[in-house]
Amino acid sequence: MKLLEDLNSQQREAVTISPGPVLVLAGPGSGKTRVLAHRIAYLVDHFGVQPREIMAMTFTNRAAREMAGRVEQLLGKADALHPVSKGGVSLGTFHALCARLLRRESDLLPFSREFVIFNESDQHTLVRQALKEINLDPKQVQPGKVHGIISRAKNELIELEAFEADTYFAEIARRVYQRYQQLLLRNNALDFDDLLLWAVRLFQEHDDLLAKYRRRYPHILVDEFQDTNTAQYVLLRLLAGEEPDLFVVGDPDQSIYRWRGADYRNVHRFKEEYPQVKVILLEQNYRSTQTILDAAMAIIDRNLGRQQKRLFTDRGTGVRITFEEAYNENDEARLVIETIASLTYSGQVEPGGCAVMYRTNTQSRALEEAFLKAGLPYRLVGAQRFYGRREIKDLIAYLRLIHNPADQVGLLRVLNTPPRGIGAKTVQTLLQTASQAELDPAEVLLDLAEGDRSQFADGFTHRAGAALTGFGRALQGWIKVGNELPLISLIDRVLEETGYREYIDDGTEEGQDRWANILELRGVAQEYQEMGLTIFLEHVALVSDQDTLTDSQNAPTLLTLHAAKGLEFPVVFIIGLDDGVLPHRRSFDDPEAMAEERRLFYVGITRAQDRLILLRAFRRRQAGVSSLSEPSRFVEDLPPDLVDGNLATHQTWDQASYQRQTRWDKELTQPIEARYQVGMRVHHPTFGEGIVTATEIDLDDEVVTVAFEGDETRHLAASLAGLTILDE
DNA sequence: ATCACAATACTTTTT
DNA sequence: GTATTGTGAT
Repeated sequence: MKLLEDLNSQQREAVTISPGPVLVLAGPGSGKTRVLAHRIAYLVDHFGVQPREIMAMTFTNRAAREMAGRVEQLLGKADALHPVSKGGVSLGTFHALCARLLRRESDLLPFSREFVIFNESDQHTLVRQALKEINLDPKQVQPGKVHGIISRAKNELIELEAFEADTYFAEIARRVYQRYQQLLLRNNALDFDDLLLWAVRLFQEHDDLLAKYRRRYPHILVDEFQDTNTAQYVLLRLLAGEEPDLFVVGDPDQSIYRWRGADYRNVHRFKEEYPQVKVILLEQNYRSTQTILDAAMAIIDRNLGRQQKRLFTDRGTGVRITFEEAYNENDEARLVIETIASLTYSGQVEPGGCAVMYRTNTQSRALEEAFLKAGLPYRLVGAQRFYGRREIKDLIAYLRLIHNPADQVGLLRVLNTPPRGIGAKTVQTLLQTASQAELDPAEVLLDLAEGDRSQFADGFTHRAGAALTGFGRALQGWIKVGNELPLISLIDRVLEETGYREYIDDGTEEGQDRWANILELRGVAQEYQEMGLTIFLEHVALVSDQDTLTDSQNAPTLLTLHAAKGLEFPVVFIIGLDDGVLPHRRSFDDPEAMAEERRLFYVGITRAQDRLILLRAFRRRQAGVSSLSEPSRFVEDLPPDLVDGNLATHQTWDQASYQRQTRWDKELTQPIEARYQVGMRVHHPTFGEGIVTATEIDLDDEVVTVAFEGDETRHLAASLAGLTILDE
C-alpha cells in the first residue's frame, strides 16, 4: 500500500495498529509527525473511518498547519482548525478547538458567543485591577506572579472553592482569583486557561453533550503528549471515554512546559488508566548525524529517573560540534553572521537552512541589530513582539470593543487613544456612573450617543460629556457596520475616524515604523476577510507563534529554544550558553526546573541535522547592566572528543570573501567616499529594486536607506548589501 | 482637567 | 524597550 512505503517497521507498526489506546514514544527526529499524519490517512483508508470522526490535537498552530498539509497530501482533504464543519478532519491546538466548542455551546455557559480571549497583558491588567479592588498595591504584589499562581491552579482544575491558601501570598492569590474570574465574566472575556477549564466543566456538567461529542469523535490523536497539563488530560479522558481509539505521541525527554502546568507524568497516568494500551517506540533518528545524537544523549543522560534511550542513525558521524566564546552579545551575534556567511559562501548551506536559538527572547535583539546592520534578511519566529506593540494593541482593542462592547480592558485602552479630551477624572466618573446603573461603561457611552434622550448626560461636565458622547457615537457607528462591512473596510474606517495615522505617524522614523506595523496588521486582516471579525480576533489571540510576518524566504531563522520544538535545520546555532542564561538562573534552586533546562538544551541540540554551533559570551548585558558570566554547566557534560573548542570553520573560511563580506573585524579606517546618492535606482539580491532615500557615512562604511518596491524601507551597509546601481 | 515628557522599574520559556 | 507613575505646562 502506498501509504506505508518509506516507513520503517516501527513506524509501520504504529500506523497500522488496530484502533484502541496507543502510546507512541518517539525520540527526536524519528518522524513522529509523519506517523501521525499517516495514521490519520490509514484510519480513513484502511479502517473505513470518516475524516469528520477524527480529532487531532496539537500544541502549536504551526504543528497543526504542518499536519494538515501532510494529511491533505495523503488524503486529499483535511479541514484544519474547523472542528465542526465541512466533514474534514478536526485538527487544531487544544486552545483553538476549545474556543470553537465554547462558542458553539455558549448557550450553556455564563458568557456570550462573542467572548474575547484576553492575552497576557490584558490578564495582567485585570489582576492589577483586582489587586486594587482588594486594596493591595500592584507595585508591591507583582501582578504577573499572582497571575502565575492563578493560572497554575486553573490548569490543575482547582477552582476557587478548592483553592487552599496556606500562606499569606496564597491568600492574596485566592482573593485575586475570585475577583479576577468575576472581572473576566464582566468583560465577557476568557483567558487561555479558561478555554480549557470551561470546556472541561461543560462536559462534566452536561452528560448529553459529552455523549454527543464522544459519538461525533470516536478517533482522537494527540501530538506532543508529554506537554499536556491536567486540564488537557482530563479533557482528553472525558472525550475518549473508557474504550477509546486514542493515539498519543510524545517524548518525555522533550517535555519543556512544566512551568505552564504540563506534566509528563501524564504519560504514566495514561498507561495506568488504560492497561490495554499498546506502547510503540520510535527509536531510529532520521535527522541528525551520530555526532549530534551522541552529544544529545550525553546531555540528557544526566537527568535522573528517565528511561534511557539509544539514539541512532545511519547518517554517519558528520562534522564535529563547535563551541566558541565571544566577548559580548554583539560579538556573539557577529560570530553567528560570519559563520553563516562563510558556510553559505563555501556552498555548505543555504542561509534559510540556518537557525539561531536562544533561551530568552531578549537575546534576539543583538542578533537582529547585527543582521540589520549587515543588511542581511532574517526570519524571526514568535510574533509575540509584533502583537505586543502599542499600535497593534490599540487597533486590536478597537476591534475587540466593536465585537464585544463588554470588553472594558479594550475600552479603557482606546477611550482616550488618540487623545480626545477624556482624562483620568472623566474615566473615573464614567466607571462610577456605569457601575451605579449596573451597565457596562460602553453601554453608558452608547446611551450618551443618543443625545438628548440620554439619561446620563447630566452626570458629566459639559466638556467631558461632549467628549464621551463623541466617542459613543463613533463606537455606535462601528458596531452598526461591524458585521456587515468587510474587515478591512471596518479597520480603515476606525483608523480614519480616530485620526490614528496622524496620531501615530509623526513623521519620525519611529512613527513611520509604527504606521507600517498597522499596515502589516491590515494585511493580516485581509487574509481573514471572509472569515470575519470573530475568527480574526481569535487568530490574533491564539496565534503567537506564526512566522508569516517576516517573509524573507531564504533567510536564517531566529527563535527561542521553546519555539524550536518540532523543527529541524541543517545548521543550528545555540547561543547564550552561559550559566544563568541556559540554564536560566531562575531555575537554579529547583532540581525539577534544572532538569527541564537540560531538556531544553537537548531539544535545541536535536534540531540540528548536520552542524551544531554553540556560542557563549564572556560579558553580557542584561536588564541594562553588563556583567561577566561563566560558561554553562551543561557545556562540560559534552564529550570533549565531539567538540572543537575553537570554531573550526574559521580555518576553512575563504579569507578574501570573508573580508569583503564583513566589517566588524577591521579597525577603524579613514572615512570613505559616498558612492550612492539620493534618488538613485538600485537593485538588491533579496529585496529587489528600490530608490535611495538617504545615505550616510558611518565609520568605515556607507549606510544607504533604500525604499524598495512594495513599501519596504531598509537601511543597508553598502559594503555588504550587494547593491547594484541601475541609474542615477 | 488634560497632556507631554521624564523618571522609574522590570524583562524565562507560550497557548 | 515598555508600562506605569509622577511632574509641570497649558
